[in-house]
Amino acid sequence: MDRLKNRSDFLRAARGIRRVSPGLTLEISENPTDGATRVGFTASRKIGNAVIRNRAKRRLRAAARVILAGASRPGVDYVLVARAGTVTRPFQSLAGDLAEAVRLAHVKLDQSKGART
RNA sequence: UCAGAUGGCCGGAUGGCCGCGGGGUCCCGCAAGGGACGUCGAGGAAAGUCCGGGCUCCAUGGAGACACGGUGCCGGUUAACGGCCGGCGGGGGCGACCCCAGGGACAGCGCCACAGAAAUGACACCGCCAAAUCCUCCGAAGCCUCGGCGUAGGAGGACGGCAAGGUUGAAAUGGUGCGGUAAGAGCGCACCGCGUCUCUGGCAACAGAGGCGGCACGGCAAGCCCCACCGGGAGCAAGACCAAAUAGGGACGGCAUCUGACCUGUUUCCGGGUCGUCGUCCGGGUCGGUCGCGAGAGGCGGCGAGCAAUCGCCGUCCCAGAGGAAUGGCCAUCCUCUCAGCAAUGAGAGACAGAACCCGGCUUACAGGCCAUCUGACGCA
RNA sequence: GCCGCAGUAGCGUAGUGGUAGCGCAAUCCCUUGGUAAGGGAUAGGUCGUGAGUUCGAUUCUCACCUGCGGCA
Repeated sequence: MDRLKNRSDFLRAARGIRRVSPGLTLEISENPTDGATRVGFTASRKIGNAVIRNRAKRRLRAAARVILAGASRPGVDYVLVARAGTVTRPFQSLAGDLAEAVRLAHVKLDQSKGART
């Protein structure tokens, strides 16, 4: 699974579908690659200092490794944005937040595609 | 035992499962790449960017001057420093000890609000004062035209002497005491302070002693300034190398040169070249890649020199290094703290904070703890 | 990585070594039948924080905090 690095990729995901849960904010969008699944992680200065931001990204990475391995779709970018609760939330709840957000986002992605066609 | 002072150190520990980044070895593969094993993988401040260096590029003939910026008791230490160590002076504390931008105010300029007589040329206000002189008034004696005049004397004032006392203020022209005087005054004397000279101790800052002066010299330089010393600029996105696509440049060769344009052989004829196009190659340079990039003013231990900062020698170790960026997630046991509880125990929490070229300092943030030395008080012997 | 600027009343801003003003806003009064406008009066300031220099600091010096900006 590739990692998102460019600013333009993050901006495209931010314009896509967004689900907010206590542990994180999930943004997804279809990417122009042929079938690659990509993940990006973001933590803004609003979360805290550098230690807090790094820790939040690590927990999101750990959760993504557990959840996204079985639930992701090809050709979709997933951006996981850290929130204030990302660091303090128990890991099982954080993983549950991610799984639920991915499921709901997929549903909405299908609806928007169905409405377009 | 309690209360303190100083210096140094630590910055939770161990294990299991699943993962991440960089080297290494081996295996598979033509290669790209993939796999296995093993190893290393955040800090005392990695932070702020306040100083100093290394390194790299740019500039520069040498030296100096000016400007600007910085530093500022003395000595030492260092690659260097505005750091550190030791000492001196001043201030604080019963003490251990702590704090100080701590050169120059006769080089010059400037400022000192309000108050106060006066804030650096001021001898001026209130005030104090003997004699002499002058003026006004009173006036024994005396004179007289009985209204007055007027000596001695008295009162007041002027001139003069003085700066002790007074109030204000952050700061007031040395302080205290004795003598002295009309009143006073360093006017004289003693002690203290100040200035200056000599001697002694010290590398020096400075300290001590003695003599002299007779007080003259207010404060502010983190106001301008003067003096001494230091400083070329930029920063790893520095810089070096490799090097796509596209556009444009150059060289060589092939084709075309019908009509044209320009250059050229003096002109015409006849030629040559360029403008066209294709191929190969070259150079610059962008995206990108590689290096710079960690064996160092290095860590640890020992011995030695030095009061110390620090230095020398010997032994030993190799100790993060990247791509927008790895060092994590979960669990268990122990440790520390908080809360509840008589207790067993239960619940919760684990400070400040994340390398990005490197190093020496400074500053700032920080739960909790450890060690050493010293001081004061109390108690016991 | 390097380098600047700013912080003053609720808001926007002056200011300078000697107890900080101005405009808008706020409160009260007048004016009007009533409102607005207008007029008058009043209150409101740790001068970002902490040290230092000075008799005295919003001002000068140092350290820190916050915000904004510039260059590569």
